[in-house]
Amino acid sequence: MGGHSCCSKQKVKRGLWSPEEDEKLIKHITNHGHQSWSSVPRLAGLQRCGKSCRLRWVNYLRPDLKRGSFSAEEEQIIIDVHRILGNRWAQIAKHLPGRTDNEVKNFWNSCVKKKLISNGLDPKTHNLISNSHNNQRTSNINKAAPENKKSNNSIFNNLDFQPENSNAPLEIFNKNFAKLPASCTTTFSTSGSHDSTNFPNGLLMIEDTPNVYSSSTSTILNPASLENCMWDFSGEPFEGTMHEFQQKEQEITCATRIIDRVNEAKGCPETINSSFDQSSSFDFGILESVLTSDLSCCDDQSSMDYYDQFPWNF
DNA sequence: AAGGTTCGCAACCGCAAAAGC
DNA sequence: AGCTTTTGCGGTTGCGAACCT
Repeated sequence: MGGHSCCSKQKVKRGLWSPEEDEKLIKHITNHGHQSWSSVPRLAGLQRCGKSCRLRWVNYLRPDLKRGSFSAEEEQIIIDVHRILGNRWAQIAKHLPGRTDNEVKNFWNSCVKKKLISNGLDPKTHNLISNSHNNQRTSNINKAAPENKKSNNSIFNNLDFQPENSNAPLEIFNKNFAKLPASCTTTFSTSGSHDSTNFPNGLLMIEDTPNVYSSSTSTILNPASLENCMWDFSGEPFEGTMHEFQQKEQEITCATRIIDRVNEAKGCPETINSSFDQSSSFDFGILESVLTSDLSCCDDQSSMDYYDQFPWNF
């Protein structure tokens, strides 16, 4: 028992790889590639199963891997993306060039998780642990009376939102934020390219670069249709439908009134400033990292209509 | 110094999706 | 269309190193 299901007939070596085995694998793959992992062990002269070879290559031998400890920037990206995606390590790793899903997962389990816990945050939801009852309340709201949502299905109309972790007056947020499903992420660029004095600390400026992070993050989600809409995530189909997202009841995130902000930012940044200046105690950085999306579809009235068609399920 | 405990990481396992036939 | 094989993923385990008592 305990053998690999993929190679039960062969006698295969297990456990740590020796330098000789590594060398054989590297040599074989650099010379011939890996058309089929199941045939790699035989062709490379290794007493391993294909799965083991693949894992060794992907997680350790690939030349484009970045070894060494994670930088603070990388850590922040992991936290931010995890907040949106949960334990989708492979997806998270795509935001970190040179890192593998296994590496990210190990780093999370050994380091980040503990940090979050020690900061009083639930590593699953990223919410304050003491606020978990509020989350429950929010979940119940989402479950309740779905038929009411149709009559009020604009993301900008929902005012039943209380931001986590904030000392700011509630009305500020009622005025400026709407709830979005965690899956409905929208890309903002940071305020780096702008005169940041016009914006509260951490406030996002919706702009040309559709990346939250200057590096590789690219997101977004365009629902293909209202029913069973599949979402496009980082250029690849996201694994769920809108309905599934709703069922998941992941962390509810908040967003600026996207279209209003875009329009205001284009013409009149002071409007933004004045509407946020009372809320300086709110951690806008949370928003910055959570909200990601391609706003190219949001720069006119038609895109406003576009968003308003969504079956927002608040 | 020795034994026990914790930590970090590489590797394994089982499952599901995708691909091939 | 249905079965088999392959691939990819997330959870978990096992082991060596570091740390603690």
